[in-house]
Amino acid sequence: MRADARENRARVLAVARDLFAERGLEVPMAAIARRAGVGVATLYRRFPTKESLVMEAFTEQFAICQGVIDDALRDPDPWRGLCTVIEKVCLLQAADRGFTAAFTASFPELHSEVRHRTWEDFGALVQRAKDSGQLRADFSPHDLTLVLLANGGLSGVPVEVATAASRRLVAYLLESFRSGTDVLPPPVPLSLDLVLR
Amino acid sequence: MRADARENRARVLAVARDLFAERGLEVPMAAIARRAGVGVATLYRRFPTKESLVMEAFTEQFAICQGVIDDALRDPDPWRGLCTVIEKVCLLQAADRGFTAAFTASFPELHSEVRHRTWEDFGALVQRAKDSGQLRADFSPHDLTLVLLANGGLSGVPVEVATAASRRLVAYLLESFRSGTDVLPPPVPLSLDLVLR
DNA sequence: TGGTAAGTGGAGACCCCCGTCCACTTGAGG
DNA sequence: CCTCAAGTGGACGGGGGTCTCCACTTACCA
Repeated sequence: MRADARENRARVLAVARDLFAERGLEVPMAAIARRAGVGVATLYRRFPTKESLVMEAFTEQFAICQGVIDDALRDPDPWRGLCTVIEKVCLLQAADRGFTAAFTASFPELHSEVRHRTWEDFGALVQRAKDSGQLRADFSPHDLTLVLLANGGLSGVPVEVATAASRRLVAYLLESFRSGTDVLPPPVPLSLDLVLR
Repeated sequence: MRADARENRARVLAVARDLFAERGLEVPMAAIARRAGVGVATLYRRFPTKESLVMEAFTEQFAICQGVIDDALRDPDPWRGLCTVIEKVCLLQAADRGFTAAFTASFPELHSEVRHRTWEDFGALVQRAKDSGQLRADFSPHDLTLVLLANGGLSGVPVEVATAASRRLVAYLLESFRSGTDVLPPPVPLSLDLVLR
């Protein structure tokens, strides 16, 4: 690949990440191209479809999520690990308007194994937090999906506001996850496939 | 107005409510017209703009919300009143995919006074619940907006799932609203104008 | 320094959506 | 029953989105 082409590709990707974060996935391809200082054709030569651009732009974020869970599994205090996971992922989500949509958009089975592993890791984290007695026993791993969906609802207000709101929402929820004693409605099996359309 | 015209108008409105609830506001006008068994022109004759149709289709729901708050203010137990408000409004929102968007869509100042009154009433309810000692002191009325935004994030999964998920989310949150003792991040002034674009 | 394949940009094909226009149809009063 | 204003449907204009095509330009290697 020629040097200028590589540079253009990188610039397109950076611009896409910025615009997706700022305005969500519905930003037009033409806007990305214009801001990156290239034509639409250049963009489509590197990313044959909008979906592929979205995917590429967000794989980094998804990797961070996996990393966050890995870190938490290494934390000797499973409750603190769980809190950190939820806090970090929610902040990531609140700071990036496209995150939820990119995650929700049915994306190829390419990542299906990764998702599976992440899910299992999170399940292990939940079990350990329960065993340590700090997480309420009726917490379900599906409640993570619940939190992510709810937190995703904050996208749509300006990013700084969404970030602050997310912090408060998560604080409220984590309090309930730890200390709740009331009987809850049953957990909802929010399988990812359900969320991914 | 001619009899057949009145009937067509009613059928369009009913269909619009159904489709908005089921698929959200992005359902095309043509789909509503087709399902109602009329042409597009008929639809536009009665509702000059899509926004006007949305407004008309949802005023009932908004009135129900106001009614829910009125009832709560008459409840001798302010805490129970507050819980009922949040539960009912959230269920309404979860059962109707268009609700959040209709509420969020900047709608005419026509309802601005209504919104103001609703907001004041809710503030009174919050104050009474705090005075009775059942609602945590650092609860902010803006937390209602927070709840509504979060709950709105559940739209996008099928309605029955969203309903169940909403119930569980609200249960988690209400527990924190009552019994929380941890120090929270500061409340976020989620003024309606901010949410409405 | 010139040849060439890789790279590029903009016009435009195609599609979907909102809202309008107009020739045709139909309900209801005299 | 007849008239005609009210009512109706479908074609169409305008705008905005994704993606393609093609004539032109440019980086790199000999």
